[in-house]
Amino acid sequence: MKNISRKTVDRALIYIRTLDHLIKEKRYLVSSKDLALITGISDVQIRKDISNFGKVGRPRIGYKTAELNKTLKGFVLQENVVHVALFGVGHLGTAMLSYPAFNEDNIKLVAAFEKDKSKIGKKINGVKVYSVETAPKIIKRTHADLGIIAVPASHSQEVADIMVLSGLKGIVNFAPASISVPKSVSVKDIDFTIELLSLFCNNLQ
Amino acid sequence: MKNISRKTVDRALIYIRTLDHLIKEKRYLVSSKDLALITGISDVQIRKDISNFGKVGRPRIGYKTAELNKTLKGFVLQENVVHVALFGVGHLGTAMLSYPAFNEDNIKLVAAFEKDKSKIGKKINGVKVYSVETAPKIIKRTHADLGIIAVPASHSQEVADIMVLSGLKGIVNFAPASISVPKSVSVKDIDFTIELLSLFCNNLQ
DNA sequence: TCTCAATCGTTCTAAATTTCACGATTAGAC
DNA sequence: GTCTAATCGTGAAATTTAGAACGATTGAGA
Repeated sequence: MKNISRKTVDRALIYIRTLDHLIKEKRYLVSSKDLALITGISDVQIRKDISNFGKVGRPRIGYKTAELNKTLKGFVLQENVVHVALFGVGHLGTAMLSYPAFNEDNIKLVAAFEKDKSKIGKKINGVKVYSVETAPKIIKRTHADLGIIAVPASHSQEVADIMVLSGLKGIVNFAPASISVPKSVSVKDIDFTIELLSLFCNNLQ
Repeated sequence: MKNISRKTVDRALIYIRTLDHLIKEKRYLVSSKDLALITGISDVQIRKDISNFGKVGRPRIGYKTAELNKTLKGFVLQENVVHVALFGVGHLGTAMLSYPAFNEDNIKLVAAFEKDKSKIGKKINGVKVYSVETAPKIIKRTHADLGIIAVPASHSQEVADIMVLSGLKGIVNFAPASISVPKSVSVKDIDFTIELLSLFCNNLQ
């Protein structure tokens, strides 16, 4: 099997999202040019990405939406449902618990953890809120794969340590601070401030 | 002046965030190796990035935190305060309005827009909620530079069109759908589902 | 049947980015 | 004052990524 680059996988996830949408609209065929118009990714890039997963297109016709979607999902998702644990049930954490798209996709929030005792024991959108101390036990029981840090930056490292200890293999970190984790754990940082400033600095001046 | 790449600018924002933190801790000196340990970016990369902005380090010593911070900010932020308009005051939008880091940084949420009439006219965390129809007028009056899409995917294109019409030059799009905008407007997509699946696909299998 | 236009898939080229290697500089120890 | 170890800054090599060019394939229409 080919070695498929991280960027290709990331774009494949965009193609899958787009195809899901097209299929819902009863669209049966789509060309790389169509996908380029929708996604903003060049048609050449799209064809090259797709060719990593086999020859599923037909010249003059394009791709069958359902077939392409199935092929892409077969490679990148493999029917997996990703189990995710959430740390921090403040405004952002609550927004994640209420995020409607997770239900349609291959993502399941299996547990939430919080320091504030008044929130512990409650259920939000079907997800139970536990004390942070119980995280290792609960995470093993629920087979969580990934974790989300939605606590203040002042506690993000502390929470990251617990996540690593609990055996999580990937972390989405919303706290505006770098965290240190072993190489075996991968981290994706999303700092709202930096995202906005990056847009501003890179394009407006 | 040198042509500084987008990736360098993005990393510079991480250095600035880190330096802000170190300065708050009364740390006066930092080496590229120290910064590498904290941020996870290689020390060579850090030195090369910084060298874009001049020779501010001293061999054997490292960088003065305050001086380096000032230099970096001078290049990438230039004392600007970025004015941001928010579209959608649901769970995620409310989380953005309550996001504490914006106040410390160079970001000011100047207005929020919402369809739901029961929310219009209220003030959340000092930010007034307006009807979406009034966006062009309010955005011009408040001199907003960037916008945030925090509405459901079903309405994201509609909202994006209004943002473009209102003169916003950059958009952070949290809706899980691609939006089409003129080339002059830059877009940063943040799809929580894709972020999680990307972590999972790229590292766990 | 033949031609044509659209589209895929692939190879080669170019650009961007990171990593490596190493010289230059400096503070401190002796 | 000299040596040493740490650190910066930079030019070159290597890697990754995107882009361009182009042949191959296919369905439709004359």
